[in-house]
Amino acid sequence: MTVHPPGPTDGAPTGATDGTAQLVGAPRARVPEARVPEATVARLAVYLRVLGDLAAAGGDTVSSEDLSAAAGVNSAKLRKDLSYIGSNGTRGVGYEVSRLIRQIEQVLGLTQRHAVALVGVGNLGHALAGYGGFAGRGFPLCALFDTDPELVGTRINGIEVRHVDRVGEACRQLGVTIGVIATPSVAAQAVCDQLVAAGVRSILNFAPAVLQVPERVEVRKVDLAVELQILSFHVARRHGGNGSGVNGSAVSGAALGAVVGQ
Amino acid sequence: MTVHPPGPTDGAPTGATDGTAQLVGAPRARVPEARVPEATVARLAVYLRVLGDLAAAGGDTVSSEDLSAAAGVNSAKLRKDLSYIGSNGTRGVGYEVSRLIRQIEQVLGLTQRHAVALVGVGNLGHALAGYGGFAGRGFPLCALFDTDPELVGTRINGIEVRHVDRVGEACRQLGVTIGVIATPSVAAQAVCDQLVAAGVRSILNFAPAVLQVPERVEVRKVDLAVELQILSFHVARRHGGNGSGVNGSAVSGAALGAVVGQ
DNA sequence: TTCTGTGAAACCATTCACAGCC
DNA sequence: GGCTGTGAATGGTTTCACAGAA
Repeated sequence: MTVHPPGPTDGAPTGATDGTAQLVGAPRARVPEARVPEATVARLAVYLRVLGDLAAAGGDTVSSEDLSAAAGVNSAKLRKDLSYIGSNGTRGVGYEVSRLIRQIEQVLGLTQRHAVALVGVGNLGHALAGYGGFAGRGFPLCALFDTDPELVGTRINGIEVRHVDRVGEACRQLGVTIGVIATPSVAAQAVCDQLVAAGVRSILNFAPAVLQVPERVEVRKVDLAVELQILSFHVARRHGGNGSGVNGSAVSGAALGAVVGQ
Repeated sequence: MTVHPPGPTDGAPTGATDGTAQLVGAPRARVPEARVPEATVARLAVYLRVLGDLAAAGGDTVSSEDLSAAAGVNSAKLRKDLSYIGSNGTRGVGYEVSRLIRQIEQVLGLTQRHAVALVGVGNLGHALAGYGGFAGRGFPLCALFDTDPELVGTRINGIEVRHVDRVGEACRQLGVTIGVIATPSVAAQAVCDQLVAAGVRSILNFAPAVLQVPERVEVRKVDLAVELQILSFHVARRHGGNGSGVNGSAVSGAALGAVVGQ
């Protein structure tokens, strides 16, 4: 999957910490740090990609109108989103592309490196491991784990696959901050517990299971079945009462243990 | 019981909105059909999986407290969600598992078959094609497409890979209602246009690109980079001002060329 | 008594519309 | 004139708290 662009850059060690705001006469970049709404955070990542494309195309400045169109939102929303991270535009002109990129990277914490560990090198996990986007976007994949003896010891993209029992030890050693779970759903909770015990505070979960975690840990879920079912809802609603397509064969009753592609 | 509320997730907003809602129909189940909020739809899919597990375990009835804990939400939210699809519980007792499953499937449109076409059989696409979850959950994958001559003509999981030029023709023929895009991002918009022209009304997009579609088409996006960046934001926020872990090495400079992992 | 169903309140997010700067 | 930044209005979602059925 993925992609490209923007590159993080960055640089300036912005003076001091981040996290909190300190205003006062500062270095060059002012970090207003207020409270960025969750919904806005998700869109900032999208703006960042679009800005990367613009920068690559040689764009210098961009208006909220153009940027929002490229990002698939309306301009008022974009302006409001950007206002949460400080006033970065020039009235009558627009936003300076490179400055905005730096600002968003700063807010998203992309000026820091985040080591990523992936557990479950099956069907999907293998595809993710082969995906170049991790490293290219500042998220170096630094460890792979599985239980399959056939896999343990092999290398994918130059990274050795270790046995899952080593998760805790390895994550601590490598300073992993983000864990990715791509195991069958039955194993997900156990793996999650190990990651949490190893100090991982953020988890991206591809297994179709609800993970129970302490509240300091942030979990995001990517669930193919859920996405398809949401689309199904809209198909049913849109085509209204008609049976547009074909048949209406019922699905199996209770679905159960779904297994991540592995 | 009790469990913590994990914190997570949330669906991606995605473009188009809707318009109306109405349905008529009257098979056996009573379909109250009011207006089911978008956020609720996403959770119904989760409840459905949990209910499947319960049914498999022989559960007969379940309380909102237990079901909500297993689904990772609080009980008031669960009850409100279920109230949107009709009153299906018994006060003082709980919900009848099998009845609730039927009811949710009904609302999500899962009593109808949805043929799925997948475009882009690269790294990720291949993994998705090999994933059994499609068919097992009522979404038979019925067509695969790619441009690579090495792939066209081969079979994956018994399904022939066709050339992408045939998308329109094949989708119409097979009655495809859901299209999945797993191509490099540069190709995504063109593929999307072809799917839309073929009458596909719902698209699941794994390519990191913003698709422009007519508003009758529903698009949902799954973007690994965006997910990681959101997690990055939380890592930065949580660990606050501290430099907790390690380094803060900046990432590479401006990147460009986009290439999906394929 | 237990547990659902639901108004009402609180909260968050989006959109509007315009003041203010270029 | 063009375009950003933002209060105010609107709309959607979550939480509260309790009436009422079993």
